[in-house]
Amino acid sequence: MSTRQRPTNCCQPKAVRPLTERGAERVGSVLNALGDRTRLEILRFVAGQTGPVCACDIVDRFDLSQPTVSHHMKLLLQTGLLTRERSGLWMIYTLAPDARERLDELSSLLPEQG
Amino acid sequence: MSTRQRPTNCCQPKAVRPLTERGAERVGSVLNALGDRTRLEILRFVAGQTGPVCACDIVDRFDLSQPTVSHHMKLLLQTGLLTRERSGLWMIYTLAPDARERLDELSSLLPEQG
DNA sequence: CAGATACATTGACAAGTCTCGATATATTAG
DNA sequence: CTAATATATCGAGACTTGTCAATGTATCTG
Repeated sequence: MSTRQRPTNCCQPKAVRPLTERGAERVGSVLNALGDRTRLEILRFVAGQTGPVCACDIVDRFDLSQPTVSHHMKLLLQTGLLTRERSGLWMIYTLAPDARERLDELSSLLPEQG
Repeated sequence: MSTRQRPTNCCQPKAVRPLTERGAERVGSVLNALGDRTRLEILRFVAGQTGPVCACDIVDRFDLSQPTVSHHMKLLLQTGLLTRERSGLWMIYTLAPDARERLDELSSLLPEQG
């Protein structure tokens, strides 16, 4: 038996079900992707357009090398927040249909009660 | 003038107002804090209790050293998602009153239109 | 095919992060 | 004051990440 003291004005803690691996990965990829300021702005840029955007436009808008942009786009793709398709020489990016829902999910990260 | 080509089926991109420094920092601290799986579970643990929790309970619940827990608690405090007060020897943590609102803010990270 | 162009990948480096053991600080009990 | 306990800070090591230059790949044009 433990001899550890506990404060008296502190609730007896109950277990909280951890996120499932799938859920944690799903939500974690979004949090990590958007935790980088550059990627957040890139995603906002794509989301703010009236249509799809090519990678070249992103390289133009952001003060980053082409490989760096390519790197960020790959991560954003992997989160599922963006989709892309090739059009000739260009890669054209579109906000994923469920991207806003994915962000809404973040509101329910905390369990009930409080 | 630039000679760069652009795909024909690609909209003429318009500027998207970047986040303000304050806004980016506010939202970025949450994204970065919860982007770490351990911190996300710690926050969920605190949020799932019926009352405040001492740091010792977190050290007990998670397979981490006391200094590591202390480190994560400091970061969570800095985001404002948690508050703490001393009670004798113990530090007692509570979910910040606006923590759920802070998470709700993440839903509006993307600009309008699409 | 050869050349040009847009994007992806590789390799390297600097900077940051997570973790721990050791130690310091703060508080309480005696 | 001294001892004990809970938490914070320090310092270091392993690992990850953001970035770029160099290079590779895919596609289009002649």
